[in-house]
Amino acid sequence: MAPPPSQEAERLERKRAGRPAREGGAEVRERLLNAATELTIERGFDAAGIREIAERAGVSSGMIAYYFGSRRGLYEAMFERAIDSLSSNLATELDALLPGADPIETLIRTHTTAIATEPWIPQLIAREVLAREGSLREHFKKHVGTEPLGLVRRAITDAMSRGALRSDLDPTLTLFTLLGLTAFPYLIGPVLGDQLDIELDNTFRERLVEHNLALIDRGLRAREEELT
Amino acid sequence: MAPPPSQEAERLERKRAGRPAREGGAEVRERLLNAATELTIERGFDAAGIREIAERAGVSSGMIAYYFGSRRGLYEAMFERAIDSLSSNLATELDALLPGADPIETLIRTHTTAIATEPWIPQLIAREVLAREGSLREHFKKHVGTEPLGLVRRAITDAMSRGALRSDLDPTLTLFTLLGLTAFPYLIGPVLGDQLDIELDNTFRERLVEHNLALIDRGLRAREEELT
DNA sequence: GCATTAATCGAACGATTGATTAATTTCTAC
DNA sequence: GTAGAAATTAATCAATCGTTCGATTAATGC
Repeated sequence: MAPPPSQEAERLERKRAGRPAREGGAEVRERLLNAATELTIERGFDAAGIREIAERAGVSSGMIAYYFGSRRGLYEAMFERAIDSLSSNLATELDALLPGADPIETLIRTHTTAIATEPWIPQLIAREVLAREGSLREHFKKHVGTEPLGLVRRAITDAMSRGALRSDLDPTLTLFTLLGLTAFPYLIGPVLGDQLDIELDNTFRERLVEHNLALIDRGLRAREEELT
Repeated sequence: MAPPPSQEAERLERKRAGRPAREGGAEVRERLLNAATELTIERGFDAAGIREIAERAGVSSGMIAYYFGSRRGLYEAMFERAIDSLSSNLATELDALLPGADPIETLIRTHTTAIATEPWIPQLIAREVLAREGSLREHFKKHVGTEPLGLVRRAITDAMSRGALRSDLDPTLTLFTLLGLTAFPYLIGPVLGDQLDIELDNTFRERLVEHNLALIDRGLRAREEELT
């Protein structure tokens, strides 16, 4: 029997583009993960059916079960890939901040940079972690809440005991402060950006870092002795 | 024909509880809104079908179309009720803060209180506004992003021109700061609360307010001249 | 070159979804 | 008390969902 027309068209398309007729597994797997990630950013994973995901990946819907067992399996794999990327970025940067340099400034700088590098991740986290319970939240707690955040927390208490940070503040609330100052603008930015004339580009990142450092240094209050 | 057993049971149940057999419209409407709100907090509106919502409200699924036209109509009505509640709380508190008292302190205090009063609303906003585009985001922008947030923004610029706030800071970034400091803990709290020994109760709200005021007053840095 | 395995497709299936509707019951007004 | 409006149910509809699976093709081992 002749191959069905759509399949034949795809075969020719692949030949034309110089791609092999079979990708060899890992390639299709990755394309599915990318398609799922894109659609999740655009409209949420819930709103993306396996047919749409597969179509965007350029394969048939059956591939999802083949590579991930189920739609849910693809969902978890996609999410974990994103979280692990963020987490490892944070971890390596935190490892490197130990010697010499001002820990708080480096903290603000690296944390903001890690977020700004892939600004869609906070939105993904908002959707899948902040907004609902479930296994994804558990994965987040395990891979972000313990190691990287534990390091940040220790850096805070260290800085307090070494006199670099005010020791009369609660370390946990200070951790919330640092996270909120760096992450929250990337959550609210896409919503209110238009009205406030804000674009989450590199310029914004620089301004945010400087603003946060100024805030941490001296607070928000006007001071007589500091007015120039 | 005799009424089906489930219907008969419900009728008797209502008699037992002293409720009338018919609620008279507004009551059922409200019960549906409450059920939808509960389920949205628990697992997201997407995950709740009309049958489940109706069951929790103690009515049949047809009531959703009867009172709200469609599932989507119920969704929007529920969301708008929550947003309007938060929004009007904020607006009235902001109206009352104008005379005399320190505007920033009042801002921090009232904003934190408004959130802490119904701590599930930030989660709802995270799910339905921060995490996805759509008409709900538009509603939020219109009813929270303009009026109440505009007031806050004006309060900030006023405070700057009157010398109560440092005028070298960007007003928009300062707005993000104030929002992040007060709202973010209520987003991340339910996720990392266990690990950090945090409970989002009234005690926490008090501590958060004091912490934020101290931060705004003097920053996070230790200062020689201020150590007692 | 032949047999085996891996990769891929697309149709079919059963479950579930939101919407609709006919029928029924209660309430209200006269 | 009876007619009609309002409220409510339960059954049903078409659409869509994720999963499963047999068929088919390409690659690999011998």
